[in-house]
Amino acid sequence: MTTIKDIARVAGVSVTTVSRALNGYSDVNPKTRKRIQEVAKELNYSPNTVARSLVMKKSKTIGLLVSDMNREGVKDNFTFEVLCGINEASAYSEYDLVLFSTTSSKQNEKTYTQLCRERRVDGVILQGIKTDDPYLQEVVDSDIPCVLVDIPMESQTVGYVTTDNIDGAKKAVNHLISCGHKNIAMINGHEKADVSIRRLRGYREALEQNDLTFHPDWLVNGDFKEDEAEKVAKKLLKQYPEISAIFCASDLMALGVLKAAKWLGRKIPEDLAVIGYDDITLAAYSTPSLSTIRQDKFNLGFEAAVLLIDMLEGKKQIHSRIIDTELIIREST
Amino acid sequence: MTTIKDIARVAGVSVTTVSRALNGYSDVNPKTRKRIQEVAKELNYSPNTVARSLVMKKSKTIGLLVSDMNREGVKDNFTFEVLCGINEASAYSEYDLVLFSTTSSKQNEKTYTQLCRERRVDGVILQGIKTDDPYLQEVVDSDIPCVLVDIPMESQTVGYVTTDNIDGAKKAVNHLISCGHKNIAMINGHEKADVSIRRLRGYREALEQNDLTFHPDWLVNGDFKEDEAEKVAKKLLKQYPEISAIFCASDLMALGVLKAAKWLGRKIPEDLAVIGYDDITLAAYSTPSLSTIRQDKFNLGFEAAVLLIDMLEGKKQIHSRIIDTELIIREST
DNA sequence: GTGAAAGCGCTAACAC
DNA sequence: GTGTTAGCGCTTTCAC
Repeated sequence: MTTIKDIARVAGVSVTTVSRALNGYSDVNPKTRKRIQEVAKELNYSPNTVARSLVMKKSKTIGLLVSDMNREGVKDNFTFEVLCGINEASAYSEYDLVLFSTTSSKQNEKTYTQLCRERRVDGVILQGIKTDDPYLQEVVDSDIPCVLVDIPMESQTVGYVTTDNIDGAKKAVNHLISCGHKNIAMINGHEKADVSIRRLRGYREALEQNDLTFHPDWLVNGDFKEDEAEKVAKKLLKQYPEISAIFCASDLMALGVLKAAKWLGRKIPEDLAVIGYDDITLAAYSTPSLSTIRQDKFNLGFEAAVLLIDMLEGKKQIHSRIIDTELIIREST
Repeated sequence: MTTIKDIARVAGVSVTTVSRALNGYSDVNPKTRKRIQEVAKELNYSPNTVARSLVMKKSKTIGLLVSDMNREGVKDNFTFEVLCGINEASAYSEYDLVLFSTTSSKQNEKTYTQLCRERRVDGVILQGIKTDDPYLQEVVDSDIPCVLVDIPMESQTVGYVTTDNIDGAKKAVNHLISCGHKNIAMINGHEKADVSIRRLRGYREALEQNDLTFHPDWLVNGDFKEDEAEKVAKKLLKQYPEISAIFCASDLMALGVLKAAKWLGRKIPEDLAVIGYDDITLAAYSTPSLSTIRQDKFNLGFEAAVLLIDMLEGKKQIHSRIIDTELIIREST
């Protein structure tokens, strides 16, 4: 493997000059530069980024800490779309991505900081992490630049990108109300998700603004899972048959509700209106197709990467970004 | 940031001893080792893998060259599942993954080899690459250990993992035949995909073995796209109304065929039977749900990573792995 | 405009 | 069992 030393020898200059020539410094004779470039090409030279990282103390890599990369997380293409967005943004930069394999199991008991420091990543993007995840605290405490997806938390080195979950939930509930519904239940994810907390707030605010009372009994958690949502929906609808519409904090759960409704013989949307959240691919393909609040997941990832890179290059002081949601009306409402 | 030098100073030994102690060499006094470990912990030491990589000429990273990580590739969770499998396998190893951001556009005109050499990855996994992709030739020519997903190509440094596409296609067609169909068309992907070539072969062999004649006109390409498949299916079915069943080389295309059938007023499966390939998430959720040939995509990725790691550690001489497929019968047949 | 020399943090002969 | 020394490939003062 060719090194700048080889090039220096062949071109009859010093390694210093080679380095400067190849890195586009101005204080090098155009002729010398040209010759060096030719030799480099001739010798099929590739710079060694490892060596460069060592001396520069910058690796030009972004660490990705992504949960739900297991066999189960696959149904929901949320994570993947975010990943694609991150990938796209970093493709236009000079940063590469390193995917930390974080199986919570295993002796993989390395802390977040250890992971990052060992690999010398310049910054990190965290996605799909729960608010009580021990990693999260570490992020805030560490001095490694970091962007969180869907957890609004900010500091000198921490930024975030998310959608307006309160507003999104409101849109969903207002839509149900505008369809004439008054008895609107909600199936939420779990308390450890920031988005759940906010979507609940949006739900309550929408009810309030329309002079509808909030029934604590009509609020249940489905843990963001289809099966679980189906189960709790059955129970809920049997106990409170007066419920005419359900707002779900995720499409996957809404799919579960659809199943529950079918099982109970309630027609959609006549006997029961259902609206989800996310607009995952499945939402458009289910029968009936699912009304939902669309999040631009790709953009979520894209902006997260842009934000982080800007932080790394010291460009901006704004460390957060809120992305719009969109109401998508389909057959289920 | 603490280095072994710091540890050496505090512990009153040389850096060599620190290195050996921390790396678990046997020729070091247990007491010395203990003290060094304590100091390391106390100083909150993390090894610098960059420095280690430089001297060892091994980075303990695997490069991922994945196409379809763009906004469009999202519907199809194939890529993501493969990725999850790779991630899982590498989580149990000491390798991390670096995702090469390969937008074919942009000045990103770095060759495959350059990408790999610059980042000093130990090996690479390629997924979603076409047979005429210039990268592919480079792989074979380069000496970087590499595992291909779904391209059977083997050499000293190149291995692959795939499913038995001929057999899978046969299963699909035989299933249609066992349902009583005789006029079976095929919508294939494109000629640049090895899987297409093989699935076509399976289709033809199954016909042959059942004394059915192969009609070249009943074979069209849908480019693995839903829209395209819908378009060509409409045309095909109008021109040859005698066709009673269609075998599609991917579920996404089968979904397109479903739409075409609906548009033409042909009931499924009574008027037209459709079978896909892959078993993507959507297949189970569409109406009617889609019969298909399931590929264990997660396992495809998992085995690819295992294979590569084994190659890197010089463990095996077998460089390929064929994974079984499974016929999934649903409502569309 | 160019080169000599030092050093990034680590491993690995080779001595002792 | 431990230390000395050299060196991985690169960037960067600081001279000239």
